[in-house]
Amino acid sequence: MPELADVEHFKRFFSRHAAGKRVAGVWVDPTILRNATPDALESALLRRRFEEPDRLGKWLICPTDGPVLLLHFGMTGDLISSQEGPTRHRHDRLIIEFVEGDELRYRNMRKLGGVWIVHDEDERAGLLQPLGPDALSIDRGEFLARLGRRRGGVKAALMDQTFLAGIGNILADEILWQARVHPKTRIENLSDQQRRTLHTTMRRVLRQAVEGYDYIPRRRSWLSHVRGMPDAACPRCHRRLERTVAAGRTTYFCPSCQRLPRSSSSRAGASP
DNA sequence: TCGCTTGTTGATGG
DNA sequence: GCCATCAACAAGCG
Repeated sequence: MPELADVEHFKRFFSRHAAGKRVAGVWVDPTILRNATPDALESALLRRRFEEPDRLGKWLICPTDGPVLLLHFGMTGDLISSQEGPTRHRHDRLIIEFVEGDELRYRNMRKLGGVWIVHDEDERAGLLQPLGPDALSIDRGEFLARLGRRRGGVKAALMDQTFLAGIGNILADEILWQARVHPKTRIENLSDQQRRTLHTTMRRVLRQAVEGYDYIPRRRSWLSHVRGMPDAACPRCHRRLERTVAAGRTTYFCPSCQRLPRSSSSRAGASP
């Protein structure tokens, strides 16, 4: 689940269910806790009050009136409140009990991602420093400037968290499909018009994706809605979607709407 | 048993 | 140094 849009939802969820509450107890699976022992996490959080959360890319930043809790959701992470789901689950890796009586659970089936606790700005910057600007808020000028400094596959760039923070495999396919750019297009072969379209489309897709919870069932005209279904057709032109590998990940695209520029398809990377 | 999965990292090779 | 690919991490599903 978790890409930028999902983590934005977690941010609102955390704000609703944890911000302003005081920690009464902590349980954590030691294998998901990346930079502390369970005892250290507990003493860092106990009696602390959570403040409003923040998000950078796919990271959820949860400050307290003391240290800051950082959550990364990997591929299968989720947040659950006891107010909505009364029973605990075997994949709950972190449970925070509040003096108010309810509890927040960080659930993660596969243990990609994890939990960090940081005590100062340096420690926090050390973890988040490598990230590029957040994909939801980057303006056109900076986007074009960064793109201008980069070569290689366009999908790899969109998903590179040091280039832009927040876009994963599904959103990258969605943005490229809506922008009508073939995922294997090399950045150096993108026209100025395509570069601007890419930014405009990314902005629109991300804004619409964060409007509510789980955009995939709501956005029926999107690629994401049919992505991965057998014999899926392009929601725009109804040609059969194709599947390939780009940037090391399974990639769906429409061979009719998303054409590879000639210079990319025939002699990509070759010398003149 | 194998292949596949919305993420990240490190090794390797061109 | 830059970029692409692949294995590993981990757990579940078909």
